[in-house]
Amino acid sequence: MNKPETKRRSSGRITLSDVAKAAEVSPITASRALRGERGVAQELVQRVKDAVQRLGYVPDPAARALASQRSVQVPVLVPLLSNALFVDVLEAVHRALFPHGYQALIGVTHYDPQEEEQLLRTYLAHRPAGLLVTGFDRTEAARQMIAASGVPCVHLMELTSAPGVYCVGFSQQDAGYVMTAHLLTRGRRHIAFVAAQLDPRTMQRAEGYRQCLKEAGLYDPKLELLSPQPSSMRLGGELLEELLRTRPGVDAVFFCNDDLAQGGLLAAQRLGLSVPGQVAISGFNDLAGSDQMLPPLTTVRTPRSAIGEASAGMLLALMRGETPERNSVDLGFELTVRGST
Amino acid sequence: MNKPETKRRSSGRITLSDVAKAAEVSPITASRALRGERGVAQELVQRVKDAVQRLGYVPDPAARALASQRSVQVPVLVPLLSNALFVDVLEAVHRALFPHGYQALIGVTHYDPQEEEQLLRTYLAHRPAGLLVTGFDRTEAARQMIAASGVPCVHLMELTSAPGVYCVGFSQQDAGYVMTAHLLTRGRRHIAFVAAQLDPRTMQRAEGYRQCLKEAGLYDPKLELLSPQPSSMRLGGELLEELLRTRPGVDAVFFCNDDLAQGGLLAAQRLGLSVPGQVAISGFNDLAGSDQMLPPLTTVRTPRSAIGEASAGMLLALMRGETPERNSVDLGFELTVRGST
DNA sequence: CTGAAAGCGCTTACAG
DNA sequence: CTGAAAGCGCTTACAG
Repeated sequence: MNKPETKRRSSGRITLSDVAKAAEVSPITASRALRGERGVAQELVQRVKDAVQRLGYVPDPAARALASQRSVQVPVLVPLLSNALFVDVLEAVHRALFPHGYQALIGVTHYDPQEEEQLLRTYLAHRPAGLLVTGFDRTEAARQMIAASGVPCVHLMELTSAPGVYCVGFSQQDAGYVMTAHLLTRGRRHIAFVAAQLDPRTMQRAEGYRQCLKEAGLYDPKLELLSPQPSSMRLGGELLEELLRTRPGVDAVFFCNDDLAQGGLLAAQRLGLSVPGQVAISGFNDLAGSDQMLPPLTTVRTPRSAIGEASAGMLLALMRGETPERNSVDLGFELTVRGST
Repeated sequence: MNKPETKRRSSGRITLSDVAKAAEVSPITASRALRGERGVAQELVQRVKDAVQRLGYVPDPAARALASQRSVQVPVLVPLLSNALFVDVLEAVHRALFPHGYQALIGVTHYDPQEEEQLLRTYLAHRPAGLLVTGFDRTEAARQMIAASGVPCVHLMELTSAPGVYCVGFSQQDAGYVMTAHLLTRGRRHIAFVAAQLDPRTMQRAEGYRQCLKEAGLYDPKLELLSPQPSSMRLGGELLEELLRTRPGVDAVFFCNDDLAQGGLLAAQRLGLSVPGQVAISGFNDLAGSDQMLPPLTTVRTPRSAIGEASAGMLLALMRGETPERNSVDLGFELTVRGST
């Protein structure tokens, strides 16, 4: 009969050897043919591919990872999934990586460096092919683990002047500056900055805000309302109320993101405040719904899908062993003026 | 010197053998001690654990997967990440699985059965420890692949009466019924159902809506406005306008989800329509911001975090080889009445 | 309760 | 351009 001899631990899986046998080549040649390694005769490649088709062979990623000391996994570490910003980045990363056989592994840090370090420890044990992390703010241990691992790594959302560090993003500080300057051109003189979460990128936007107002001689630290709480529409409303109560005279509010700003806009409406008549309101990121608000929200459109795509492209190059021309890619941003300012 | 003999392909990694040597036991015993397999002397377990600490040993998941024919990966297939609903489910799943050493692998199907089948093919090749999928609507090939793999699988968001099929969710149809009944108690008689995407769960809600209105003798198919487009606030506004233009006399709108309903609410405001005076508006899922709307949105609160947690718990049991008492867990839902109805 | 041997399914490094 | 041997780092199955 055709029954194979009883093996001790057979998984019943079709292996590379089966393919090799069917194609009448050695397993090594089959392996090379499959991985598209050059230097295999065209004819043999075809025979192997036919056999793969015929047998329905699927390579075993575990065996591959063990033998090659490299998996197809690419952990992507983001602070939060509840921010649509990062969801967009992830979608784009996944779309760019998947066709190349890489798997994006999503890790959520909740803006906690300790949690990020823990995730990194776990993921690095899996010998990832590459790594995508958000920003530069992490524990020293995490930094060293990444460096020691030798795993190619691209940083998301920010820029750097450090050589040999790869990143794709835009200048958060410039964006903060530009939005503030816009509010100035609208004739506003008492511009508040309202922020939550207070993560590094939010604080960079704050820096841009300060710089712009200082240049205009209008900076007043009392007009900053910073809350470490997580961002939400509800909080945006609460902060707006607090701001108006404690800082009368404010004629514009720059919210550090659209969640907050949408909540602020709705609260203004609830309070019977005219926007932008009495107070101008702006946000950041151009999230879903910002264009639907009443009035529509002025914001900064950030290139999150493009960041996901470009960072994946850069990582793909690094994983191939290439050196990208530019190590810090600036994808810019776009001031989007609508009715609220 | 202490230099180890030159090995041919050493990765420099600390292995289980190193740990075993340091603990003066055999690698097999070390392996068993680490996995908490019972039947290892307490003292040896302690020696092994000490050695692990001392050497900073981290097991190699690839080697483990290859030898045991089972990885620690748990693919979670959801339709979309841009719906906060699924993000909440994922967060909860991840939180429940990670401490047990399992890795949630996020797969996005974009409501496309072909795409889901493709993802399944890839993920199943990785010998996942378990599998979480959304609903029951998939290709026959996908269904068979799951069954043939023998990988424990739990279905999210819906319920079943089929034995041996595991799921955690709630009755989408009942929820649609309850919301419609609520609108009836508010005295509405021309209740429209407005939906987008038209995925299976949305259509189940539609069924509940129909059933309720038929029982009341008020069902009118013309009051259903169904769009296959993806859901968004913008679309909600557009659909509301179309509805009011083409179906005058409507006095309530049941949007199949909160995205749409929020957009509808803002559009109503833009059009100068009083809510709920002229038209009542309700949504589904109680997403962020629904309680901030003007007026606040009546909706159905769905237990998405609980679904994530419970499904992970059920999967954990299945992966341990246990049989959960109940194969279909109903986590219910909660009608949340606010100002818009 | 513990262990020596074999094997999981690939790829690397060496030869020719 | 092709291949036989060895090895990646674990666990399984068999013994005792």
